[in-house]
Amino acid sequence: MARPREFDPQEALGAIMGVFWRNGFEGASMQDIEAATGLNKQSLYRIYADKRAMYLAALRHYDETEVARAGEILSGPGSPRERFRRLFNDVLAETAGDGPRRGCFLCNASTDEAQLEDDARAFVNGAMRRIEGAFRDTLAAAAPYTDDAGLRKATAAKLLAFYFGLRVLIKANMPAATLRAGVRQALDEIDGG
Amino acid sequence: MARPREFDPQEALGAIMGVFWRNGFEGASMQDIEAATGLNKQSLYRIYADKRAMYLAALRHYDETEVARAGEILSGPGSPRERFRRLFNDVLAETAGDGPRRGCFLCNASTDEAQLEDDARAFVNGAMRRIEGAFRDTLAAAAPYTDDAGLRKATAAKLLAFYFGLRVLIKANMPAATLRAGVRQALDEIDGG
DNA sequence: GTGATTACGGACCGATTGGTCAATAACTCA
DNA sequence: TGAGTTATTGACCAATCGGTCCGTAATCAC
Repeated sequence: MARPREFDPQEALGAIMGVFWRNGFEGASMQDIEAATGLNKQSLYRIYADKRAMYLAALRHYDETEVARAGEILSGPGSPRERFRRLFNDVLAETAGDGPRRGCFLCNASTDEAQLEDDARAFVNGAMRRIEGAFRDTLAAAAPYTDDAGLRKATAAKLLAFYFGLRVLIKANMPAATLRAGVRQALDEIDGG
Repeated sequence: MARPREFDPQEALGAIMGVFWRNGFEGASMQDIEAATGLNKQSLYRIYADKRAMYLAALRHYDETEVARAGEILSGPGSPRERFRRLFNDVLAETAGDGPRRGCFLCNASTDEAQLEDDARAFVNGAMRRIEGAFRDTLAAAAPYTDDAGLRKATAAKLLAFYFGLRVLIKANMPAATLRAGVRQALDEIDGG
């Protein structure tokens, strides 16, 4: 029909996610987004109604990439404890380099909540519940969790809090050694290694 | 000497803390701060060099009030488990009302980090380490932690992550019942009830 | 080719940002 | 009382904010 767009929208979305992830909603200016995507404002506004739509899309993209990645790790082979070990080690990997630690976009987003419409809040809450569900499913693979829904629920909730707290501590630059010790302790408490 | 100021700076600082706690650094405008304190910009700028100085002062105030309060709860009577139960119940109390959940200012601040100078980052990190220290001291009150520094350190790190994660989940509006179950589970794993 | 359609880029918009200035009001000390 | 000092106030500033408009370039169907 007409002139085709010269950039890959998916690639641009990845860049947008990076900006919001690092800087938050208010902290990310359209200038930042233009620079990160290499695109002009106008090209962005053709795809997204406004900045909030970009943020929401970035959240969705995070869910489809990073959260999905965690889901894949958890649905892999091995005992619950081994799967959680892989997940936590994956998270701890962020402490390796010297670069800035981004933490968890969902946690960051829940901080931005005040500025966001209900859509975003609901999405963050939903994503967290999905992670909680994945935790429960992972535990269900082994005794004593298989036959004790109450224990499964409580343990999943405890691990969920630990998971997000771990990501907060990583972002806050707590020493990796301390965090590794905490992870070891949390893993030891998962039954049926 | 001269005209005395008509407001209580400490009271104003409390209001400033509330604004930054709720809205973050970028999300809080000087207009918001003027409204919350009931003061004019100029009166504020006479006390603080700029917005960042206000934010840093708010963080310090949070440390001296809210964090100190947690410290007092932990240094109270009873076994480690009982003390942590009081702390976690205190945190869970935020889920009672229908109002907006503010979460933990330190967590929120670590999200704002990108926009903040090193001072603020260092302060947040320091405050978190002080909480970690309080956790270790609390555990040290009973066996097997008294005689096992390694276990004490690992358990404190685990509980620290759980603590901050709990506050994130509260802020993200996770159901109180789920969180209470997670807390119960975490408490059960503290030895020597 | 030509016409229709779409993407791109930069100039541009009003509103709001953090921050300043100068005039006025209120106080203390002598 | 009057001199000196400080608090308060609202007007004001340049810069930046998110968002829009429009002229130009590029690509299609025909």
